[in-house]
Amino acid sequence: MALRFFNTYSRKIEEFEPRDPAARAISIYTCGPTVYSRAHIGNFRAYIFEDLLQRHLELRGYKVHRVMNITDVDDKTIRGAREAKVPLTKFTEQFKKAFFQDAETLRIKRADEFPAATDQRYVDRMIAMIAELIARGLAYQADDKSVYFRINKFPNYGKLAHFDLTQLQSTGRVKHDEYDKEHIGDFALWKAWDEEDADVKWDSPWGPGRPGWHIECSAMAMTLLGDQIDIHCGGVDNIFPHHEAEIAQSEGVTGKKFVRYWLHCAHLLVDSQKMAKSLGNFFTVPDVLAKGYTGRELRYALLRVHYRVPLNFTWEGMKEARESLARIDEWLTRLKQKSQEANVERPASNVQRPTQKFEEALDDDLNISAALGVLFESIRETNRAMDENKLDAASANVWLDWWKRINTVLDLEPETKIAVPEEVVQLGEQRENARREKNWKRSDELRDRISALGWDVRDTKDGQKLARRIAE
RNA sequence: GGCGGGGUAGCCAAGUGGUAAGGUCGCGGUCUGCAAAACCGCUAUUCGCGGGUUCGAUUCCCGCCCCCGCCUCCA
Repeated sequence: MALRFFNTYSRKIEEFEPRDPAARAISIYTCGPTVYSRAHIGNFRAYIFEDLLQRHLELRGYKVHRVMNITDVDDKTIRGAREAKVPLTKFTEQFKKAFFQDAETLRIKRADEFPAATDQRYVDRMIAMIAELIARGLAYQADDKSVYFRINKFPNYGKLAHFDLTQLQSTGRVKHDEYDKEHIGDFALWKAWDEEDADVKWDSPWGPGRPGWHIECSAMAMTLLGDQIDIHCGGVDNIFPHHEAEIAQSEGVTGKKFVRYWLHCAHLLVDSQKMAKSLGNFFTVPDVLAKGYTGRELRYALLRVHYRVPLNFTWEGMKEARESLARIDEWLTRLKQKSQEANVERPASNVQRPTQKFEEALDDDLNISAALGVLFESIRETNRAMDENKLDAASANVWLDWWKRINTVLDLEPETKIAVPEEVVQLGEQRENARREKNWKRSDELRDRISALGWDVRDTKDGQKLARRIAE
């Protein structure tokens, strides 16, 4: 079966056909963070979904060119800078840094480019686009000096979100004056400067001001990826108005279809409610690390549920992620040991060889749950074979190669082993001696002492094994 | 009100017109001095509710209920 994705635009699963199938090159634009505070793990769920998308496409032999924007100017960043009494760039810098740090913790592959909205290169492009939209009658400057997109002149407006514009209802979330606009749904392309903006302003043919949120994505996407891009992603809350507006602006300028496939990630929930800064029910990556979990464990927890299904974040879920990973780790350790054994007495293994089922599951709209099911079935099967001594070194290597392949998508390889401290090593040696003498009392005492140092002892038929215990 | 997503075991979660993957937890067993890990076995006659189509529906159709999201600057 071919690669297929659920396209928000059509609301259907569609077979994936890039613009340029021969070149195997794919352009992806992903909406990045607004750097007014530290991104929360709900934000990162979307980025992990995009990471999975990119990695799977690459596994399938596509060459991905991905852009992720950084929104470093908007109402919130300006307000934050003003309240912190620092220049805007200084204010946003800390959150950009934190974002990259957290992304690295979660093993999210870096995009090829991270354009910033304040880059003059893109501001110029935005201004050029707005001018073009005005020339085409798709935009106008209102009495408040801001420039708005005229949605009534763009018949497809509302098509992505499947909204009937005549039915648009205000939820009261927008408190700004709207009487300057021709239509309540017209959105700002250029926001005229006002006192609260202080020194945050750019010159434009319409006077000083700053870009509207939506236009920056259109400008950056088109500058870096061209007029037409293959895939555009974001959270479901970006569908309207943000992505709807992007379509209007971009297609309004070029007259060409802007995006072939729109993919949107469902929300991360807390207590069955959307995780959001405004609700105060959010956790950041450092919050989760402070609870003793690793980035890898959080990555797994956020990755394991299909991207279109809302995912409820719980500490129980984190625990489950930890246990599941421990199972993978144990399996890898065993396989590696087995692969190093001299390949002698074992006849050809009759254990099943790895299949293509893992990547086939991902071909189906990134069905990660099914893919992980394949992984765990394989684990059970090979474990059983090893127990029964039916897996030879060569087969173990075949399975390790398979893991290496699927791990280019999962990126869940255990952290590199931490050296066992000398104190623990010595206690371990003493314990082995005690065990040889069948002095179980002393052996158990030593195990307790090792445990107190944060290490677990495991007696296998190949002798004692030490493993660092994960913090509870 | 409009438009979406979802409701499958204690919890998380795949899936299909032919009789329920996987993870986690719990219980029993093998192994072990004991434990841990690993492995084996058990744990949904049932897939929100009510109808319909069908030889057969959790899967298709109709109606209803519940949860979540979007409806102008939130991933």
